Amino acid sequence: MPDFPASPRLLRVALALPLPRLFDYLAPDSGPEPHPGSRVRVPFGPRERVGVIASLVDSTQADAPALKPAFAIIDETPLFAGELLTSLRWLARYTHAPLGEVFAAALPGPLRHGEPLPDTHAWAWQLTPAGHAAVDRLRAGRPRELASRLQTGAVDEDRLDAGTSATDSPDAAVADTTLADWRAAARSLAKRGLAERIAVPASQAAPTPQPGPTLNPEQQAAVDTVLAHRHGFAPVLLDGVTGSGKTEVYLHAIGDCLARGRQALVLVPEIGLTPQLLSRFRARLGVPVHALHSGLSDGERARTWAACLRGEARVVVGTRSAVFLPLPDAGIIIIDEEHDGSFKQLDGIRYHARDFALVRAKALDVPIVLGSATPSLESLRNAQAGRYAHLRLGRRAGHAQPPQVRVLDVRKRPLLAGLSPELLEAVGQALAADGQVLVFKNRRGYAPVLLCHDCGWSAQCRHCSTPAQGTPMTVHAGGRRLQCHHCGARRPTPNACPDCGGLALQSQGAGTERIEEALRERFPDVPVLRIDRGTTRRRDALEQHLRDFGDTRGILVGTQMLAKGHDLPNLTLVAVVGIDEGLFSADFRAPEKLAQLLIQVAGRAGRADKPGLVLLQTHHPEHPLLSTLLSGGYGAFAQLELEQRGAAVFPPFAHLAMLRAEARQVEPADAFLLAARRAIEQADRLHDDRSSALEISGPLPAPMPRRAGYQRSQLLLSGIHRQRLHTTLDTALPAIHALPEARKVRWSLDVDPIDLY
DNA sequence: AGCACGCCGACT
DNA sequence: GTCGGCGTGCTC
Repeated sequence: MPDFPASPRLLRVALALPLPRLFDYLAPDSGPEPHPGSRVRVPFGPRERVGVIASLVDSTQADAPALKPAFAIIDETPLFAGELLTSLRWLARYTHAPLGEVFAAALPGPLRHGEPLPDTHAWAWQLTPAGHAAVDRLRAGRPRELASRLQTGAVDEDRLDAGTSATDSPDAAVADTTLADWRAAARSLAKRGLAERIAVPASQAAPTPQPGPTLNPEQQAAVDTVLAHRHGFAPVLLDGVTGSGKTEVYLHAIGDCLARGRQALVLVPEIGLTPQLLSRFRARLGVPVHALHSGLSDGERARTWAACLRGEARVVVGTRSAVFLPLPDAGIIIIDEEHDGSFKQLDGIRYHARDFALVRAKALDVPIVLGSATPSLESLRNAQAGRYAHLRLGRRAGHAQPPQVRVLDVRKRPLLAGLSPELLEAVGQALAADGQVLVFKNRRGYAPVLLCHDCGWSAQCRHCSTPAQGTPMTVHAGGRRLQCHHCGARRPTPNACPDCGGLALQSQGAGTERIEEALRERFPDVPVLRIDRGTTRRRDALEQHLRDFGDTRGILVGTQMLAKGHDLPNLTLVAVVGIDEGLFSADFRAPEKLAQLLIQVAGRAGRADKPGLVLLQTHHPEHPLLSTLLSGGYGAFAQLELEQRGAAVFPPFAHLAMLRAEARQVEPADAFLLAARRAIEQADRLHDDRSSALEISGPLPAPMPRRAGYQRSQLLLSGIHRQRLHTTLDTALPAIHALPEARKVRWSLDVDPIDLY
């Protein structure tokens, strides 16, 4: 080999910009060694930015002539390495998002902005000498109880959180009552100079798990299956009815993972990460349990990230974004309520945390448990196709009787804020018996469809509907026009019902505010509490509201948020309104979401000694979704719905991508999507196989504007083969980026969209 | 995404 | 005569 001088190494840097390319820099000549996955500070135009090294290349591979030198490599060892780096690269390709934006989404704010990896020492409390002297003189109360706990030495905060310690009695009930709200007690002691907070090395103590209830045979079988597959990638669908004890299965699997010295990641929906859940995990597992959710400060998120990277965090329970945590010693991943829509990010990088978790579990070669009482059709299909193990928990662990479910025919009934006389009558009866009532309004946010109050007729597209499956038309132009979201057909809104001639065509039910108002008028002497996004923004506000509400008679009015959450033991009646929007939505996922919701809210009614009643108010009492759900349960419904999805070639039997555009006027949005459509068609024609060509529909208006004054349009791509969808997009996207029409709109691509409207 | 440059209206 | 509107173009 001739002895050429080594060509300088160049850094190919991913920056958090909406640009589908990387930027090359000369490596700095001092500081840490550059590695892929390390952060780097670089000059960018007139300013400085923090990027992540995507790769190191030889100068001969760089095309730009004048490269700037990077300012500095930030990390001594890379933040993204091994499996996480590989998985994030996969995610960027899969979502067709710039790698730099994916890296940015995976990092907590401080790390994204170049802050050093924070210290991850734990905190403990100990008595000061003055404190030791004063313990016996303290007044009885929380501070004194805490002080006596500290007499034998410093105690880690996470031990205090768990309510137990190595020296503690295993009686969790005692620990719970004595150490509730220890932080306030600690502050009180600190103020008087009796106790102090000290930094201690991250706890490496062996787990001190507490025993749980004995598993029933179904739970034991589920645990055995997970443990049998613990040495490699194994997806397990844990299909268990509400109250069947899925969490016990998780706890056993995690316990085993901890005993092997591995890390466990638990993903829960936004609404599922409650203090109760955390304290149960902490008490049972006997190790610190890290929580990651949107309520934490940037600093706390960065510390948890660092603790995971260093392998110090053994168990993390987190919402969607926790799927990005580094797991150098991963042992298991668990997705609780895997069907939940909050796992899908709706803006920025539009990833699905459940799906990305599956990719990570595969790359990490660890088992992954998907738990739900109402599994997504995607996961059920995977289980039926043999790709997932399918475990069922059918037995309720508790003793609550299943509620009685009745369908209320609301056709032609005079309505008060959408509530029928029969429904109001039942509310009155439940209140008279000192019970609590939940009036549940199926979520708003469906595209409005037209419905006849007299006979239940709904507007269907004449071109797209078949006898087996109708395609609803949605209401546009302030109610004056109907439009099909499949073929784009339009027609004026009829004045009278084409079926019965009635004049009671309506496009939407009443909102929760109207319902609340009507119930207050009708039942002036009982409390009426409305819970929705408007009244209950913060996570813990829900719990607080429900505590204030207590268990005396009263009415709760709400949406989605009330489907889960705090136990309401005195809830004897659940009345669901607005389900027709779900039965006749133009969104093909609406029936699935509705069925999941009905199962969930129904599970809230009744208790051991007071069986609950669930009323479903509808214009279609004979609808197959309702009858199948009532007679055969969710499993039967899901089977039927999967057949429908197959017949209509919808997911999971097809793969979708949605191109959305938004502008002040419709014209530029449509012009962009039309140009994009031509680019996509052209790219798709490069494939030889005509039979698996993409189906494209649109541009069509999105019925629900997200921002006032903005018009949204969309283009839906559908393909039988996922790979075809991706290669066509790979070819078309550079052209779409370069379209002159693109500069006049805000546009985005969503692979595997959940909400089509 | 930022942040420049750049060419046309209402103000001290 | 300037301050500033946001169109369009670039960032290794």
